This record gives sequence, C-alpha cells and structure tokens, in this order.
Amino acid sequence: MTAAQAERVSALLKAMADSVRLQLLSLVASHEGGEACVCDLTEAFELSQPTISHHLKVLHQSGLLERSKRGVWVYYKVQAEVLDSLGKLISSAGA
Amino acid sequence: MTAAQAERVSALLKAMADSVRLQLLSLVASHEGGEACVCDLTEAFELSQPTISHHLKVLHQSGLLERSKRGVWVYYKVQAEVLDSLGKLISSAGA
DNA sequence: ACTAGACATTGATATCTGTCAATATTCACG
DNA sequence: CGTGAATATTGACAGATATCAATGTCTAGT
Repeated sequence: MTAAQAERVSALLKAMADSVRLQLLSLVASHEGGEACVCDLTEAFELSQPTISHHLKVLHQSGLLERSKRGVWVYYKVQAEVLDSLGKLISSAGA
Repeated sequence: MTAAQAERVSALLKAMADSVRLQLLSLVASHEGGEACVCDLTEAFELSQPTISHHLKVLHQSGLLERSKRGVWVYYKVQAEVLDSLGKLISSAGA
C-alpha cells in the first residue's frame, strides 16, 4: 500500500471513526427509502443541531453520504458502493 | 446500531484512521510469515522510532495487532479475524 | 413582504492526537 | 557485570476536532 493510497483510505476511515457519525450512517441506511432528512437524525441524539450538521458535513465531504435538498428539507443517503469497497479492502487486508 | 456498538466499532476505526498506521498494518500483513519486527517497520518511514512505537501501541491496544517478544526483538502480527469481521460489517452497512 | 421553520456557518473553547527529544527498560553478548 | 542495541515511556508542544451558542441563509405559507 502506497502512501497516497493510505492517505485516501485513512480519510474515509477518519470520517467514520466517530461513534456519532457511525450511528448517523446506520440511521440513514436503515431509514425508509435509504435516506433521511436532518430533522429525523437530530432527534435521535442529545446533541445540538449544529453539531449534527457538522457531522453530516464531514460524512458528505468524505463521499460517504449523498446530499439532496427538497424544499426546506435536506436528505442524506448512504453511498453504498463506497462503503462496500472500503469494507472489502479492510477484510482482505489481513490476508 | 446501538450507541455501545458504535463506540466499540469507532474505537477500531480510530485506530486505523491514520495513514501511517494503515501502512504499518499493510507492511506487517505483507511481511514474510505475516509478522514483522519493529526494526523492519521503523526503516520504512521517515519518522522517529518513538513515533512508530506509539502507532504500534495504538494498533496493539485496539486489538488489531498481536505482540510477541523474542529476545530483544518485538514482532507484530495482524489479527486477521478482527480486520475481516470489521470489513464485513462496513460492507454490509450500506445495504 | 413577513414570519416561521429547516438547515448551515461562524467563532469560541476544551479535549484529543501526532510528533519529537530525552530518558528508561530489557536483553544478548563479551 | 558492563556495554550496546532494540524497543518503550515520558514530557512537551503544535495542530486537529467535537461541541455549543449565536447568527446566517433559504424556503414555504400566509
């Protein structure tokens, strides 16, 4: 694994390496239609709305969450291929 | 995913979420016999020996690397099952 | 246009983390 | 035993990060 590859993968892992963000990913993935609006997500934590917004931004910028605005609401959706290939990379790393 | 599960998984991800540590894992995994001593690893980076030692400690304490001392040398080995199950968890998270 | 609601941004702060220099520990070998 | 080599620990410091309160930006109704 080259240094450049390690940089790219570690950027993804950094985005996931937070328990709140992991739960956000899980909530979005398991939400109906595979997407959830910020209001759904904010309610699930005892954290301020700006904090949730910050975490969502991190997940979006890393490429793990897709963002789409509909009216006043913003919906986030998991980028399944990114998660899938990352998971496979990790699984195969031990071998 | 419960908060407790998220804590546990994020601890593993935090340990991996560093490009140096990712390269260390990769180097150990691909080294002959699946294990490498610290001296092999230190040479691969332009970082001080205490820094590499610190990263190895993080990987070991998180359960990703197994540690065994033989004489003056310390050998590290990847815990393949941990990596494998973590990878599968991530891959399946998108679905 | 005004207002209310959904979400984002800014600024501040406390904590965490990666790194190094210096020092300690542990072991092999003469 | 004493010396040198391999690795770990400690202490310090700069930069990153999680969080919140306050504020800003859109958008939909009325």
